[in-house]
Amino acid sequence: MISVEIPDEIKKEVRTKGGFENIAKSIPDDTIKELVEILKALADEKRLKILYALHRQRMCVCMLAALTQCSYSKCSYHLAKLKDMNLIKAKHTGNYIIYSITPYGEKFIRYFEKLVR
Amino acid sequence: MISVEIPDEIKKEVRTKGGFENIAKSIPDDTIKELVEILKALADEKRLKILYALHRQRMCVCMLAALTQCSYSKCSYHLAKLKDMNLIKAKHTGNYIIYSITPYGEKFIRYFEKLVR
DNA sequence: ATGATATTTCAAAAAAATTTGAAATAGTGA
DNA sequence: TCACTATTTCAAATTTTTTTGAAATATCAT
Repeated sequence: MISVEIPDEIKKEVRTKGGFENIAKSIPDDTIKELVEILKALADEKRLKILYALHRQRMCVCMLAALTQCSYSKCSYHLAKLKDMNLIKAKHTGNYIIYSITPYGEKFIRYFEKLVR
Repeated sequence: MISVEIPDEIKKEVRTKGGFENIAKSIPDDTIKELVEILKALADEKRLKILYALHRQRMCVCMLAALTQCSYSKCSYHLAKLKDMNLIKAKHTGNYIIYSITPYGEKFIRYFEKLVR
């Protein structure tokens, strides 16, 4: 039982919702952990740029490195993060590895369209 | 003009889209910068927990500190980040500062509902 | 096999974000 | 005014994330 000083104004509202404990219990901790993971993968300029690029066209690493002004190794680092979260996928073709966006990745692009004016 | 070695398979696809330069130009850099800012504010367990809590009920800092197991000063730090991005707002009431979620903050909660099964 | 190209991996260095705790601020009530 | 409570601010310490560059892999062409 958590007990904190609460202003009266709010005490009432909290009571109508079954009390503080009840509100606390209703917060979806597992969902939050899951969301944080995916949001962290997305919350980076290079990575979003890669995601947007792959939304337009599948590409090999050399293209993405050129596009983002990254070294190969830096690019790999970011690609791995996106891939780990299933936002993009890789396919070996001869000497190249061709990356493309996943349906899950596309889903985020669609959300983003709705967020920005 | 960026020139990179591109596998043939992809060279064709790129041509039908007006060339690599053209694809590069189509990437919305400003949108990406904006998105990264807001995603960074959201990509944290404590901050998401605060956002979810305020989605259920407006609260003063002492409640949020209890809920998130944060010291006041840590809590303030995270509240400031959310407030800076207009996800939550504050209202002084006597000794207390009562935080509540903004419509913009609610918008994200709604998106999140659609993301997790 | 050998050499060349494309890419990843790894460990160390650098940069960015978070945490800590003490001090500052601001409102309340006596 | 004084003491008290709620909260924020600040600088230093810690932790996490990103960057760097060298070395490792893997495929291809010879």
